[in-house]
Amino acid sequence: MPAAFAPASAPVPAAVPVPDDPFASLNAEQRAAVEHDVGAAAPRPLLVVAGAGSGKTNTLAHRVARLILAGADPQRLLLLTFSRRAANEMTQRAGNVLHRVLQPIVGGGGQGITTLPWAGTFHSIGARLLREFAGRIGLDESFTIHDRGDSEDLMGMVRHEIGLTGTQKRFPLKGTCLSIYSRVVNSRDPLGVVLQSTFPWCCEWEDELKRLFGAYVDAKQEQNVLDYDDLLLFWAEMASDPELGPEIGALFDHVLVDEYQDTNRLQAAIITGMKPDGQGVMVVGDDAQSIYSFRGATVRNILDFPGQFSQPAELITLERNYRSTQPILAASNALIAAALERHAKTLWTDKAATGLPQLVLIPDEAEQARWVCRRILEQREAGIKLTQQAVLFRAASHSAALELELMRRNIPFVKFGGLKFLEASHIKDVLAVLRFAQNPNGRMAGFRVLQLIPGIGPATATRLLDAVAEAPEALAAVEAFEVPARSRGDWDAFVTLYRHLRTPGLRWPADIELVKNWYLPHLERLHDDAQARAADVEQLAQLAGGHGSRETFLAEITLDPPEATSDRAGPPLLDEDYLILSTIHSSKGQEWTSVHVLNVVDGCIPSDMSTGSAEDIEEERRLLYVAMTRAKEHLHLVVPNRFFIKQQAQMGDRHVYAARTRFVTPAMLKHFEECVWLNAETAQSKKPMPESVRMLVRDRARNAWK
DNA sequence: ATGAGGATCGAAGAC
DNA sequence: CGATCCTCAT
Repeated sequence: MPAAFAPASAPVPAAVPVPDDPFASLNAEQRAAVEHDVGAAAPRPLLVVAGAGSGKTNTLAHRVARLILAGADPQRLLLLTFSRRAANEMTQRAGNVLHRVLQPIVGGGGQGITTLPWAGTFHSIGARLLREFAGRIGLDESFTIHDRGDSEDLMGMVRHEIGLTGTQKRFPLKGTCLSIYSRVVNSRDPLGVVLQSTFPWCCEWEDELKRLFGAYVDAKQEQNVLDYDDLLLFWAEMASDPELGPEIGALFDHVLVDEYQDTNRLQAAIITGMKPDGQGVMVVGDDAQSIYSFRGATVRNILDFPGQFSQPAELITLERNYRSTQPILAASNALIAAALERHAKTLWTDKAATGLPQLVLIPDEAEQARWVCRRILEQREAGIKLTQQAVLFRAASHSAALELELMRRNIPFVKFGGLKFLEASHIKDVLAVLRFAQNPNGRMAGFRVLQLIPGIGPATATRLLDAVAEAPEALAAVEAFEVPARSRGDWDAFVTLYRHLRTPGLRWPADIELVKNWYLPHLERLHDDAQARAADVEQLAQLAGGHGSRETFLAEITLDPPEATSDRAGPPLLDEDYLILSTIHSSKGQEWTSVHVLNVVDGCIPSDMSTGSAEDIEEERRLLYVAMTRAKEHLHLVVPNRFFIKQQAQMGDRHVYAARTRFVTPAMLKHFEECVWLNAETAQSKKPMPESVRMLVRDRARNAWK
């Protein structure tokens, strides 16, 4: 069957009828990437530098399809993407391409969509591999995975246990400790270097931190839990092992990595460990869109990729943009041209030019919210659906004023980024019960669950967990445990639940119903807003049905949590039209007809928290670039002149006069249409403005852009 | 075991 | 400024 498909570089033989050749839509560079060493016994490593909107996902999907057509085994394709959403999209698109190609030949098609069992995020694939190889590396396969919150709590507990809480000068908080630890693991830099470069105010604690991290690692191992970083770390360790490494590498004929610019050194080590010669490795990314250095991602990965392997990698650059109009691209290109180091490329398009992107000067944030709402409604009147419009911002909190205004005007919206499902305490409670049943040695889960029972506090919980750790079977230890008299009734109810959960048998997702019924009374007792929270618990129970077992449910809910809780302004009805609000980080890979970017001022972009080093500033520039390149037709950068600063003690004043972001230099202004907006009332009135106001407008217009 | 009061650190982005 | 963590009183 694969023989029917001549490489696209050669003309398709006339004898083979391909009515709808899906590869025909590719441009020359995309095609080169798709066809690169297809069918070769030893495909060379390939780096595709794909500019924003250049059809990156599409190209990857076509390559996957092409490889399968050429006889590659889908079970032996490793496809690593940045987010779960990207993974799903990739699988689906590749499936579509395959379907379209196969249909004319197989006739009628209809056979099951080819599944790609090894498509997912680094973390989720890591979890799967570790589960499979657990026995080989001395890991109990019933391990549970700590999310960020659990990890912080464990760090906090260990921090306390080894006596770092009573220090004269206060020791860094548990969250900070975990960030430092995580950074060390992901960047593979020594602790001293990380402290010096990223946490300079913690330098004095280097020795104590070292001790803390050692104890933290011990605690995780004793409890049979892994944190996010372990999923990568253990995988990297396996990959670099002389015996296991080749074995794991041999599981896959092709390794394809999306968003490579956002991988860190640990992830790069995984790739080179599995495929030291780079055979079958293809990575796709855009160094200009690297925005995750806070997670240890380094743009060096993509810049250095060509020389990583025992053979040089081929480099293909995709510069043709299919998303934005030329004026939007011109502005974006000008912005990124000032970046210090990059794979040079200039995006182009043959899309018809429309107006220039707008740079809108606004008096203050309140006015910004009003103006944005107005523009959005105008655009909707003009036929652009709300779902085709997005408002992007640097930090989740920046949209607060806008959210109020949207609610006041009854404009439906969905916000991405910000508060997370897993951070809600009632969700944590329910998951903790399941985790404690899955892995009784996981003390954080047990600790949380036990304290839900009235009359049981930290001391009693600790005694029980110690007993569980000593006992050969957790259930027996729980049943035999003596609790204070006042806890008796609640305790018995818990023991009954725990007995059910620890009894072997396939009862998923029925288990979660038991947990729910046990938990709801506690929820009532503990929270005033029990109703909204109960709805979240219900949603969790619904999600459970989509998973095959308690184990996979727990792993996947931790690695791929739902976006929002229902007590927030959650997703409106699905068929409704709604506006998209998103952090710039969460907007990655998305596109909209119209994009508004809020607070394009120094202090927000770049954030005044990241003005430390040149690298930080460069990343902020790329962040703005990512935001701008999301727009297909209309782009508005909004610059509030007066910017209210919360949380600023020493400055007596409540606001600062912010300057337009330094990234939009005077020389770049020619790429924008500059607008000045005083306030909604004056602008709406038909009367001519008094001379004094007009002067003010002109002065502002002149001065603000200097 | 629980809750109130007080000192201090840190502040965004997210698998 | 506010979340967090510690201490101390109930």
